[in-house]
Order: sequence, then structure tokens, then C-alpha cells
Amino acid sequence: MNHIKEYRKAKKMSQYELSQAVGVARQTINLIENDKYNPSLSLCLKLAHVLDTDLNALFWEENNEN
Amino acid sequence: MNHIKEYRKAKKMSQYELSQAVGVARQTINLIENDKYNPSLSLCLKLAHVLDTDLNALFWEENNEN
DNA sequence: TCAATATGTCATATATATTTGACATAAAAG
DNA sequence: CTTTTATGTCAAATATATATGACATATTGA
Repeated sequence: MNHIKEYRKAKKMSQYELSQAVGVARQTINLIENDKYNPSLSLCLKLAHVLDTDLNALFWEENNEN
Repeated sequence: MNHIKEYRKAKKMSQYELSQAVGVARQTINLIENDKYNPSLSLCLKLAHVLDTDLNALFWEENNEN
């Protein structure tokens, strides 16, 4: 589970707007939010920047995942 | 530029040992250390756990990359 | 209640991460 | 000096992230 949806809503952005901001398709954002797949590091970095946060805030859980 | 090599050396691991610890090929570690490509988030998480650190420490630079 | 926008999902295509096997050189150990 | 281990790199194959177009339902707002 990642925290993209929370940070996106905090910025009042739609999935479409976020997708444009980071340069991917809307479906890509949707699938990532729903843990249907595994984004690349460079996309994670772009998401963190656009959402004014960092990698740990979006993707890190102290109690391990894969 | 990421900091995998530094953290790997701090743990006195070879590229091969690290690759086995996270379940990928040695070449994958080598290419990531040399910024030849763009690992998946799940691999980044595994690397952070094995190297006893977190995503920000390995991959985050305040002054943006891509 | 109706229209617009947002989200979830499917199927097909493409780009690229990752694997495997191999070889060369560098570095470390004997 | 010689042998082993570590690293960089290449080429071909495979797995999977991402794109594109489309459609259904949900949500929001007029």
C-alpha cells in the first residue's frame, strides 16, 4: 500500500491531472494507486516531487513489504 | 546518482552477494549502481531493507533529478 | 434529474527492466 | 607471480511497466 491517493487528494488533483503532471497515462496512476503494479524509480521520484513530498512518505513502511 | 554502492560497501558485500540477497541477477545490481537503468519500486524497497536503510537514503536528492 | 467529470477496468501494443551466459580486466589473496 | 574473486560490459531472450483506445459505473455539480 502506498500513499499516493492521499497526497493527490490533499493537492485536489484528479488522476488525470497527476498523470499529466508526471508525464504518464491516467491508467498508470490508477494502477499504481490500486497496487496493481510496481512503478519505476524515476516515476516514483517524479510523483514525490509533484506531490511536494519524498520517497519515504509515499512508499516506505517500517514494517516490511516486498 | 544513487548511493547503493556506498551502502553496499559499508556492509562489505559484493555485487553478487547483494544480488542474491535481493533476488536479482548480478548484472542488475551493476547496472543500477552505474545508473544504466531505472529499478522497480519493489527492488528499491528490497535493497533498502537488505542494506538496513530506507528509500530516501538510497535514492532521494533534495535537488531534483528525473 | 441531467450532464459533465472522475474512476475502475479490459485488451492489445510497445518500451524497457531483468535474466542468462559469456568474456575481459581489475583487485585481492595465496 | 599466480590464482581466485570482483567488476564492467555485450548480446539475445523474457517479463513486465507503460501507452492507447475504449467502455461502464460512480461521483459531482448545474
